[in-house]
Amino acid sequence: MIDIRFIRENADLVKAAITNKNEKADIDELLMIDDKRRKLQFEFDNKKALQNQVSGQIAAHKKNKEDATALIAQMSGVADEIKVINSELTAINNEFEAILLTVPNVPFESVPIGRDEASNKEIRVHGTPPAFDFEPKEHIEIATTNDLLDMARGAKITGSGFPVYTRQGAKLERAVINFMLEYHLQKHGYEELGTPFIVNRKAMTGTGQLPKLENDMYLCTEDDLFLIPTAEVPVTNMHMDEILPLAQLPIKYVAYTPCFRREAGSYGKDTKGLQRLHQFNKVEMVRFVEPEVSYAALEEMLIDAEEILQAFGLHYRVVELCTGDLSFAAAKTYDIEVWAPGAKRYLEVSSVSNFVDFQARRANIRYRDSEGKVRFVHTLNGSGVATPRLVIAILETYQNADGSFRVPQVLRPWFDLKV
RNA sequence: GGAGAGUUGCCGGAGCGGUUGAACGGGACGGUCUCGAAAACCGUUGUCCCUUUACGGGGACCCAGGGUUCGAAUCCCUGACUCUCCGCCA
Repeated sequence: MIDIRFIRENADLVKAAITNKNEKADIDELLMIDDKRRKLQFEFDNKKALQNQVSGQIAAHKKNKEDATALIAQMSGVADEIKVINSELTAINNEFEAILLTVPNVPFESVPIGRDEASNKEIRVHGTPPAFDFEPKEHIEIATTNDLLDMARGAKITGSGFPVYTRQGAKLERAVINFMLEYHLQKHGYEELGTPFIVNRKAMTGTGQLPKLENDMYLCTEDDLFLIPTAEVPVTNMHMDEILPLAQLPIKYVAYTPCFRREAGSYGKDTKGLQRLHQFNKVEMVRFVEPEVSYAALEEMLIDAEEILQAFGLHYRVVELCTGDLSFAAAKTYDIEVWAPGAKRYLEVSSVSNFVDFQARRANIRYRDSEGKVRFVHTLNGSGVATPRLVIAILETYQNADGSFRVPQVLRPWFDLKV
C-alpha cells in the first residue's frame, strides 16, 4: 500500500497514477475518512490519558489505605465512553483500510504513460527469428505427433486449460524446471524454497492480489484458502511482519511452484494448446533489497531471466510495460516475450517487477538500516521463467521437417539423466 | 477427529488485578581496562500512532478478537498457531 502521509501530501499525483493504471480508488473519500479517523483517535487518546491518570491515583490511594470511592465513581462513566469511541474507531479504521487497500502502486517516473500494451516500449531484441526450409508447425501439432501433451484428457478430468503432459512431454517439462532452478541457484546465487501452494487471505493481501483479484483465483471456501496464482505470494510473504537485519539483505529466493489462475473474462483468448492455462508451472525469483538498490536489482533480475532464454538459444525481446499495462502492485515491469516460430508471434514468458515498498507496507516487511532505523524493504520478483510458453518456443524452434523435435543441448543432462 | 499442555521483548525465562513496556539471565552494541584480545566492570538494547521547530508530551501493543473491572500481560469466553498422547492416514 501507499503511505497515507504520502497520499495526503501528493493527492493529485496519486490520482493521476490511478487514472494512468486504469484503476479505481476514491482518494477524496479516503482522505475524508482519514481526517475523521484521526480526530476520533485523538479523542480516544485523550480519554485514555484521563483514565490512565486517575487509575494511577486510585492505585496510590489504595496503597495508602485512603478512600478512593469518589475517584472510582468519577471514572465509572468514562470506561463506557471509551468503549463507544473505540468501536467507532474500529469501524472507521476498517473502512479506511478497505479503501487504502484498493489504491494501486504509483508507477516509477520513467514508466511510459499509456492505456494498454500498444504503448509498451520495446527495450531490446535478442537474436533473430530462426529460419526454416519448411513451414514451421505450431506446438500443438508437434506435441500431438510426438505424444507430449493430452489436452482432451486434461479437460476430461478437470476442465479446459488443465493440460496433461504425457511421457516425453512430462519429462521435457520437468527437465526445463530442473535446469532453470539449478541455473539460478548456481549462477545467480539464489536460495531455493519449496513453499505451500495454498495460502491464506493475509498473504494474498500482502502481495496485492487481494482485494482486487479475488475473482481470478481458486478459493477453497471451507478453509478460506487460495491456490496461489504465482510463487510470488508464498515467497514474498515469507518475511511478513519481520524486521530483517541489514546483514541478511539482499535476500534472493527462487522457487518452483504450480500456478493456478481462473482467467475469468479471458475465455476464447489464446486458447490454443499451452498458450493460456488455468494451471501451469513456473520458476520464480524473489528479492528483498534495500530501497537504494532496488532499480539496479530489477535490471539484474531481468538479465537473470534473459539468460535462461539465451541458454536455450531462443529469440526473444524485452518490453517495458506502460502505466496501463502495469499490474496493481508494480512500480515498474519488464516483460520478456519469446518468439514462437510456428505461431509466428511473441509470447510472454516472464514478467520482472519492482514493487518498491508497496508490498513491504502491506505485508509489513522491514529491515534495520546501518543507523539502526527501521525501514520498509523493497520487494521484486520475476518469472525465471514460466514453462508452458517456454515449452512452446522450444518445440517450435527445435522442430524438424519430419515433425520430430530436438532436445536443446542444455537440457540433455536433465533429459537423459541416468540412475 | 478425540484428550491435554502452551503462546511474554533478539533468545531463554519471571510476572500477587493497580507507577510493569514488563524482573532476572544470555546475546548484541558502546565505553573503561589492555600493545591487542579475553575476562571483569559501567552503560545502551522495542514497534506503531498523534502532537511539538526542537526539548518534550500523550496513546496503543505481552498470539488475535470479545468480555468482567474504576483499572487486565495477569480473571472469563471464542478463535489461530505450537507441542504431547490416542485414532485415522500418504
